[in-house]
Amino acid sequence: MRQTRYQSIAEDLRRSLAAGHPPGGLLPSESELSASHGASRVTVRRALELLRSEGLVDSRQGFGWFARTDPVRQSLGRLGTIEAQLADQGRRPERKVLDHRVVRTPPEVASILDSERVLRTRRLNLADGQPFALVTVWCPEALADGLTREAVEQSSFYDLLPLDVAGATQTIAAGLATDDEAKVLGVPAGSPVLRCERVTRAASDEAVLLSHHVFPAHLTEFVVDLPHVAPSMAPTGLRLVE
Amino acid sequence: MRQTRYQSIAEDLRRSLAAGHPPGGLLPSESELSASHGASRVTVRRALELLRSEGLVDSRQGFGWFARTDPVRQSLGRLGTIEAQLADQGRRPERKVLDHRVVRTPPEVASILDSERVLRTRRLNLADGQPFALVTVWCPEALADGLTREAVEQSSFYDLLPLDVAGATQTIAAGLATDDEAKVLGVPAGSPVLRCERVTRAASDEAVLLSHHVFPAHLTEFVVDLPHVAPSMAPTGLRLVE
DNA sequence: CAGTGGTCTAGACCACTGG
DNA sequence: CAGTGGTCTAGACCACTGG
Repeated sequence: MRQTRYQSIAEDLRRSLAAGHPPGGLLPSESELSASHGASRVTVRRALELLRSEGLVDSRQGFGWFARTDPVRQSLGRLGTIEAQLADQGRRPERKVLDHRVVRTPPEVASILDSERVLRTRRLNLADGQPFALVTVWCPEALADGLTREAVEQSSFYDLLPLDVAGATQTIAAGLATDDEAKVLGVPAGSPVLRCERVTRAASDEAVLLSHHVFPAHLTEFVVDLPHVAPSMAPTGLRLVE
Repeated sequence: MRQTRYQSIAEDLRRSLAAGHPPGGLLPSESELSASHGASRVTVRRALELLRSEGLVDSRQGFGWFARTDPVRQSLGRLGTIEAQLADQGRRPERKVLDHRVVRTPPEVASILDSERVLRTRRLNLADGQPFALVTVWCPEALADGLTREAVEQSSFYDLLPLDVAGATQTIAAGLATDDEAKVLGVPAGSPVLRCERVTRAASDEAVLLSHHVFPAHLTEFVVDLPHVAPSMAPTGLRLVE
């Protein structure tokens, strides 16, 4: 997709922010940005709104736009991928494939992925050699062409799929490690774990991946940012099951 | 805050969508909406973009805007509050206040709420008499004026606070129920639980509430929607702790 | 092809901040 | 007060969908 005017202005501003240009300080006014970028004020605003949605800047009417330094937002938008977090801590990420084969689609997977046969990969994620996640991924056979055992050990599924992934829905629950899970994760059997089920969609909204993730509770937590919240007796996103 | 043009158009459209007017079908074109609402196309678009961000509608270039019926999004945007879910199931929500008093701010709370003294409320949430959440809420004394024991048993904190809440950040982890928690929740001691810590912010971005929530694992799960995902070896929002 | 949404412009009025 | 962001208008051109 061709870059639009407001996207390239947003990129310019992102770079200038990353360079620490106004460290927690004011940005040029919309009129000035409009003049300096040779774009209308509306287009400049659109770029700024984009950066606001990314948590990079914020504004106050009658005052101006300023760079965000708020640690609260920092944790989520800036949280980034696990790889980025590990890199920040100087730790080494590693993937170990435990199983990798095409199988007939099990019924519980068939309700989500539209394919008779699926590639099923079981993989262990480690940080400095310590396992922190046991992952099972199901992928429709039609999309599994480049997904060799070596490829999925090196790269993420998202990078290997022959299409762009758009969004995902993940369910987060608590449970106890099974004997099998405990063994590969190196924790006592019956330890508490976080369980995540994720459905990944393509731009067409079709489900292209299903994955299950098991995390030792003492090593992991999820962080969710909610730009808007509604009055309720329980946190946003909670669902009662059964 | 006065209602803006695009907000009132969005409300009109929301009502018309709720009435099932175009059931999964096309909305009038932007030009038609512009004419029928007596607003410029830009303003109509702004209303539509708002609804899109709420997951109610979507668009395809050259085709039009249409109501979303996608079950995937259904689960999250449509998930709504716990109260709405319980009402859908014909179950009765109930709050029971276990403790309610002003205390000196504990250090771990002081790092988040800027107040010397805080109102601390311990509350049990039930569905048809069955407990599904044990909640502790801390609120700065300056904001606790209308928060009587009776009020917090009837209403949510968000409805009682003398200001508008903007967003929140929640952390989701797994653990085991303590003896005390197990007793009030009516589960065996050492059962797996979900633990949620939530920091609620006002429009000014100031933290106005801190809350801890404990949920029996067999009754509850969290659902998170991610409109965009990045390639990674672990799900979005996961953080390694310690 | 006519009609749609996606982007963009040059203007306008307003409420609000700070001095 | 002059300057700021928030909202809104009436136009324009384009890429795209469907028939």
